[in-house]
Amino acid sequence: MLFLQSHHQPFQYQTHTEEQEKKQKEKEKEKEEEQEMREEEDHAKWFSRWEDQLPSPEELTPLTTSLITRDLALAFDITPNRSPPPPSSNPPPPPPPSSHPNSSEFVDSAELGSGAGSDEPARTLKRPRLVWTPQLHKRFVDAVAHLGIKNAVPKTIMQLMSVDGLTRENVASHLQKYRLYLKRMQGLSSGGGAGGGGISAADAAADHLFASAPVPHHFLHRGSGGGPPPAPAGGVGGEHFLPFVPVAALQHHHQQMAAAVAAAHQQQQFQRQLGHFGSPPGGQFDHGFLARQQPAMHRMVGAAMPVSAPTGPAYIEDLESGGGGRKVLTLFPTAED
DNA sequence: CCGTTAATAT
DNA sequence: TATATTAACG
Repeated sequence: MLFLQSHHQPFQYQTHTEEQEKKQKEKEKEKEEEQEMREEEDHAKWFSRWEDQLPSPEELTPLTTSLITRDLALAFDITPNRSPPPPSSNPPPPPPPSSHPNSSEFVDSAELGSGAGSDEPARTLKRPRLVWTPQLHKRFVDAVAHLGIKNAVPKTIMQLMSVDGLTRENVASHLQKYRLYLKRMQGLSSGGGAGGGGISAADAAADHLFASAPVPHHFLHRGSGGGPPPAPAGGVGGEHFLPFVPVAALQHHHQQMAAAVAAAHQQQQFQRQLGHFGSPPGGQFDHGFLARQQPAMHRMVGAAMPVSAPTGPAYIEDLESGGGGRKVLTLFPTAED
């Protein structure tokens, strides 16, 4: 859905055939959906007021020239995307943007200021529909995998993912679907293939998104019997143990992870600024969605920092301990699998 | 408030 | 139709 839904008035592409010169009865009041209107406005609002900036008719006449910034043009012409994440690797046709080295620096954050509450629009307004690209989903899965079913709850997952702009709701929703997917999977795989045959394959086909990411089979079932996770900590009296485990360090598996999570839980209140959507500074990420940088957790509570050098970006490389073991899950913007 | 689950919108 | 978002519930 684009910002400009051709809802009512503005421009409705009328497939008017000549013969049909339909006389439009404006008298007709189609108030089928009135309320939608205002909602629409809301939607558009958050993103930007580019509408306002629209070059006056005269200006835009010569569209041949590069009068308009590419961003703008892009917005107009292509406009297939909102802000989030266009799959960077999978789909070959990446946004054309970078044709000129010129690459103006202007971080598109220019502002929707348009006047009013420009301060922190993102916080209050509706954000664009989030699309779960395979990459994003991969991150999600990795997070869940590393968290273990126990801690795999929206908030935690979200935090671990460290994806800017991601809301708890987003994750929750996705998690919902994901769980369902897993369920189906295990159900089918064990139940016996009724019907026709292709099981996982078919499923995979159906839930293509999920299929794209390696589904750590382990947490297919598991409620509580295993008893993996008794407190690792050394006798700290109290609930939580390790204050903080640098993300860089939480490389392998659950236990440490749990600690990290616990720590995270403490200082959960991160900054949630979702700044530039249009142009990522690094250019690393296509649309700067996956960009969110690690909130430098500065002074964390506690003292003992077991491992050292937290400084780097958060990498989580994990070697699947399972049999073949040639799985390398990386949590960061590595290429992809 | 958080996590789930169901309903609704796009 | 599929998928994301929003509402309701415990």
